[in-house]
Amino acid sequence: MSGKAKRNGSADIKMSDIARHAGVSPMTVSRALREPSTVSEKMRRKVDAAVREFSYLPNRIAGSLSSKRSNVVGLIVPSIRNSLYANMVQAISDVLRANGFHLMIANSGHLLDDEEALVSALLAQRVCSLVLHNTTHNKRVRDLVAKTGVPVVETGNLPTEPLDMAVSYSNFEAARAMTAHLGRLGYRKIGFVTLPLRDNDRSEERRRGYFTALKELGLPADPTLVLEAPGGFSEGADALMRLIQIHPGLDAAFFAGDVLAVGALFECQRRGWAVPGRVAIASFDDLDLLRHAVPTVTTLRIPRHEIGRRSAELLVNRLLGASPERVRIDVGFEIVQREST
Amino acid sequence: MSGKAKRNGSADIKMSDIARHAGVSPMTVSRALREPSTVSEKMRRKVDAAVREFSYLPNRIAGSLSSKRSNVVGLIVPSIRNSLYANMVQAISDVLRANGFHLMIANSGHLLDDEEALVSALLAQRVCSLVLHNTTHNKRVRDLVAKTGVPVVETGNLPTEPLDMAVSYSNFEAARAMTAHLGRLGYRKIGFVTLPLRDNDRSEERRRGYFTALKELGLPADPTLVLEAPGGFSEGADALMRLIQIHPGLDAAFFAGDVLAVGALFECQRRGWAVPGRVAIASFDDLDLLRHAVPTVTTLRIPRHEIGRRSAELLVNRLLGASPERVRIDVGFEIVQREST
DNA sequence: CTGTTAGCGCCTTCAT
DNA sequence: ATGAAGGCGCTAACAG
Repeated sequence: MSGKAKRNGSADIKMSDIARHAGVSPMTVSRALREPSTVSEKMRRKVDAAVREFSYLPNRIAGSLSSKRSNVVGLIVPSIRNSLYANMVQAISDVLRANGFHLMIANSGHLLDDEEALVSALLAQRVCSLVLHNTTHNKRVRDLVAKTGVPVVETGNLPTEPLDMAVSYSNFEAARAMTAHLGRLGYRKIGFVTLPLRDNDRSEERRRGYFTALKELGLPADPTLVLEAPGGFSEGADALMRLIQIHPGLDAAFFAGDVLAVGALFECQRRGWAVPGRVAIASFDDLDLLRHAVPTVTTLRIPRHEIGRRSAELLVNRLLGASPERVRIDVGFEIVQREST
Repeated sequence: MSGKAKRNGSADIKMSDIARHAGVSPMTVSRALREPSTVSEKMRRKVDAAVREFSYLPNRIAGSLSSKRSNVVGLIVPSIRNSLYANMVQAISDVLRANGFHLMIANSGHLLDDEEALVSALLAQRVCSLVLHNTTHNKRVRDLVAKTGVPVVETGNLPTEPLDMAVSYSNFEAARAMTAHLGRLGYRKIGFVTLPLRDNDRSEERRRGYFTALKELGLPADPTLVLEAPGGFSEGADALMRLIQIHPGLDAAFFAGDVLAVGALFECQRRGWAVPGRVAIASFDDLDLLRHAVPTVTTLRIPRHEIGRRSAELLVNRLLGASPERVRIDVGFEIVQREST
C-alpha cells in the first residue's frame, strides 16, 4: 500500500471553489482576502462565510508565482545552536512575523562555499530578501546577490563595502576598547584568546583590535600572548592555563568568546585562584551568565537583539517600498565593567 | 524615485530561455536539472552550459505549484532563543539539508492560539510537513493537520495520542527518576522549582513526576516544597532562598530548568554555602555549563540533538515515500550524577 | 465595486 | 530519449 512520494497535502479546495460556493468570482475572493476594504460589505461576508465553512487556506505558492512577490526572508547563520545568533534570530523572526513575513533559515557552518550553496537554494525558493551573518562572500554569492537584486542585510561585522545594507558593531573597535579598558585598569600583561581565525573576518578583526590597543598603550605586541581556541568551556580553561605557563606574570586575559571566558573562570574557581586577584578575566558578548557568575564578569555588551531587530526593520521597509539605498548601521557596543577585572 | 513594492528579484531568466539557448525544449531542461539520468549525455551538456552561462536558478515556486510538491518543512518552537531548542533545530536543519529540504521556522511564544496562526500560515505556504515542539494543540490545529494530511512530528513531550508521529522523552518519567535518585542519595526534604505551568504540558508532567516519586519514597507531598519561577538565573536564586526560608531543613532542590539551577548555584557560591553540604542542587537538561560549573551539577541528560535528528529522519522517510504510520519514539533520558548532589 | 482574460514558470501526461 | 499541450492556483491588468 506504500504509494509514491507524498504530495503536499492541503484540503484541495481552491479559490475558485470558494468563489462558486459564495456565488462570486474568484477575483472577489482574492480581493476579499488580501484587501478587504476594496470589496463591499456584502461580498466580503459571503466570502468569509465560505472560507470558514471549508477552512480554506489560500495557496501562497500560487499567489507568489502569480504576483512575483514572496513573503519569505532567507537567513543564513554560521550556527543555529549558538545562543548569540539565536538571540538575533529571535528578534528577526519577531519583526518579520509582525509584518506578515516568514523566515527560512539555514546554517553555513562557517564555510564560504556552503554559504554559496545556501544562497543559491534560498534564491531558488525565491525568498524576497536575505540576511547573512557574514561579511566576506565568494564571488558567486556577490554575483547572485547583484543579479537578483534582492535586498540583503549583512550582520556580524561592519563591512567597509556592504553588498547592500549592513547592521553590526565593529569587532575591531570592540576588542580595541576592551583591551584599552584593561590597560586603563592597570593591567600590563594582557593575554588574548581568540576563536578560530580561519575564514572568519570577525575573529580577525578582534585580534587586530587587541594588537592596536596594545600598541596605543605602549605595551609590547607579543604574539605569544595570543592563543587560538575553538569555543568551549574546557578550551577556555586550557587556554588560560597555557598562557599562564608561558607568561607567569600574566595579569589579565581577554577572551574573544564568552564561553571561553567562563570556562577559564571556572578553572580559576577550581584552583582557588582569586579573580581578578591572581588574574583578571574579560569576555566578549553579554551572556546573561556573565552577570550572575561569581565573580561577575567584565565584558562587552553587543546589542544582538537590536541587530536582529534593525536588520529586519530595514528589510521590511524596503520590501514595503522604501527606495534602495546602501545603509551601514553601527549599533555600537558597551564595556560592562564588573568584578572580574 | 521611490517605486512600488519591490518585486522578488531573480535574474528573470526562465527555463524556456535556457531551453532556447541550449537548442532544446524546456522539458529537456527540466529533466536535465531534476533527473539527469533520463537525458542523453549530449543534451545534458548543452543544458548545463546554458545554465552556467546565465547562472540560471530554477524557480522552485513555480516548480512546487506545478508538481504539487514542496521541499520546505515548517517548524514551530516556543522560543528560538532558548538554547535547548536551538540544539534540536540545528539537528533538524542538518538532516533536512542533507536531503534537499529547507526549514521555515517560527516561534509561538508558548501560546496555543499563536500556534494555530502559525500552523495556518505555514500550511498556506504549503510546507510539506510540520514539526511542533508541543503536544497540546487547539481544535483548529488538530483539524487542519488532519485535513491537509501533512506529516507531522511532535516533540517536547510524549503524547499519549500523537497527531501523527512523536519523538521525545517523558517529562514525567524524567522528573520522577531524578526525584527518586535524590531520595536514594538520602535527601529527605527535596524542593522542586518548576517553570511556569500555564499552557505547558511539559512543566505539568515534570511536577507530576516529582510528586509521584515523593510518594514512592514515602515522603510527604508538601505543596509548599514546590515553587513556580519563570526561567532565569536570578529567578533560580530567589526560588532557592524562598524555599529555604520556608523550609530551613531543605536538603536538596530540584530545578526543572537548567538556568534556574545554575542561578541557585551561583547564589550559594556568593553566600559561601557548600553545595551539596548546605543544600544539594539537581537540574534538568544537560547544558554544557553544568558539566563545568564548580561544583559540577547533577542533571538529566535529554538527547535534544537526537530528538531533532530522528524527527527529521522520520519526516524525510515519509516524504520520500514511506507509508504513513503512527510512530511514537521514546528517546529516553539519563541521570548524570555529579558533585552537586 | 466586480468580473474577465491572460498569464506567472514549471511539471505532468501523453505522444512521438 | 525528447517534445507538445495543458494546467497547477492565483493575481495583474483591464473592462464594465
